[in-house]
Amino acid sequence: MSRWLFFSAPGVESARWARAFPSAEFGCDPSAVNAVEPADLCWIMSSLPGWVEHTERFSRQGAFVVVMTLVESREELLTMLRAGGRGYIHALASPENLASVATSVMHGGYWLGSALIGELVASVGNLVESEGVPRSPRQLIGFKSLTAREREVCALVAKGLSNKEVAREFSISERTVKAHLSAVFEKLEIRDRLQLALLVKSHGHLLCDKSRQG
Amino acid sequence: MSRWLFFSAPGVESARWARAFPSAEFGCDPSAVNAVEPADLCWIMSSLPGWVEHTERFSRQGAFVVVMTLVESREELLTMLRAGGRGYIHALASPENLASVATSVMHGGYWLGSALIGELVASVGNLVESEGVPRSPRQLIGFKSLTAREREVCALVAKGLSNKEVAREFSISERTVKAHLSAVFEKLEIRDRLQLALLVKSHGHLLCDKSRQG
DNA sequence: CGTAGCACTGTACCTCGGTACAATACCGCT
DNA sequence: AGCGGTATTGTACCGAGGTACAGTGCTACG
Repeated sequence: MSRWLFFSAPGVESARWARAFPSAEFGCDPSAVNAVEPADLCWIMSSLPGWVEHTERFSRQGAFVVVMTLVESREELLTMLRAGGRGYIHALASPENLASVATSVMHGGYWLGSALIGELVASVGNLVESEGVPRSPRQLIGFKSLTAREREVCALVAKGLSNKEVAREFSISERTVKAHLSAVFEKLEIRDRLQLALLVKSHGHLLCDKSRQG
Repeated sequence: MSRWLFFSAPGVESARWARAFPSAEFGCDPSAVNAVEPADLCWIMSSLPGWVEHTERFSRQGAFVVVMTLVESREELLTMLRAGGRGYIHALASPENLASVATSVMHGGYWLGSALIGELVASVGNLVESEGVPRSPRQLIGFKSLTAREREVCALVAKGLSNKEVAREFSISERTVKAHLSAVFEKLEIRDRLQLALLVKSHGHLLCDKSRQG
């Protein structure tokens, strides 16, 4: 049976959790725990210092991490997800809710409760619509044909940098940046940097594909 | 006790589900079900015609909808979420997994299993980083000060349309589009349409705020 | 009725983005 | 050595994006 480890500031809610989950363990300092076992379930308050690092560490070791918060925010949710967390829930949630979070997470799911998912979907939903970017199969294939340098340039352009700024970043001439971009536009069948940014935002993961890098 | 309703093409997996959940009801045509009760749990195969509409309808009536698919895709996941679905899972998932999905969903959570959430987070994660767009509090306040027309222009620009295209869309001159955009840039403290698009993609929900429209 | 805010338009001007044409240099492969 | 792909840079050109300055018309508000 996997362990349940709760981490929160001294006194915060831990008594309530202890009553609901007597077999769980409790602590106020994740740093004190050197290693967790795969399939362990860690509950970490986002008010603890270094919670992101601990979330990353525990996740890397194979444990499931659920982040508990007192104030839900979109930024925190995303940070949590990128650190490898699998669940995000309000610290005052009922034990019943915590139990279902645990069930989902330990079956490989994600628990992103509350209205936050709505905002998340709203943002991402926009991406799906982008009329300016038809996202033909050709474009997705084109992504794979980008060279390493072209991908680097794309990444910066998609962050809103100008040609001059990209040039400075890579210590190359603005002309070279333009050359890379022209190649990218042709491969992806788009017309300008704005459409590129939209495409990268909706298919950014393709930029990380190392299939042709080098 | 709320009902469980399974909808799939005749024969598809329903026998297996019936063994695992004897008290559930089964059908192959969601249209045949006029109304569901709040807190009912509907399982719909995405291979059924009109599954999006039925998902919307059932969600509107207060039921929880889980979409089951034979081929998981990012687009389908987003469509499902925007239709009000709360869970997305492979149709061949084990009864144990289905049970945990049900638990999460009926406690108000979302179940977005599989690696798809990874892609989703990768896309959205980019948004958080956008260095070109510092997203100061001033900018977020600025969003609220946008007029109705300015918001409309923003929405199209954020889709990748050129000034000329926006002008044609609204039957106004290109000059007027530029005027609106200049006002937007100043209010949001950004410098060009690309940064605007990034800002809208990351805070698109602010465009829908009607607080100052009119 | 005056004023303020918004939508809308025009001309002029400058910068930035993107393309065309052209060239050099490095690397790996045959 | 020759070839193909990539990275790099240059000059020139043109259109799109954005700003400055200036103006009209509408509506809501005191």
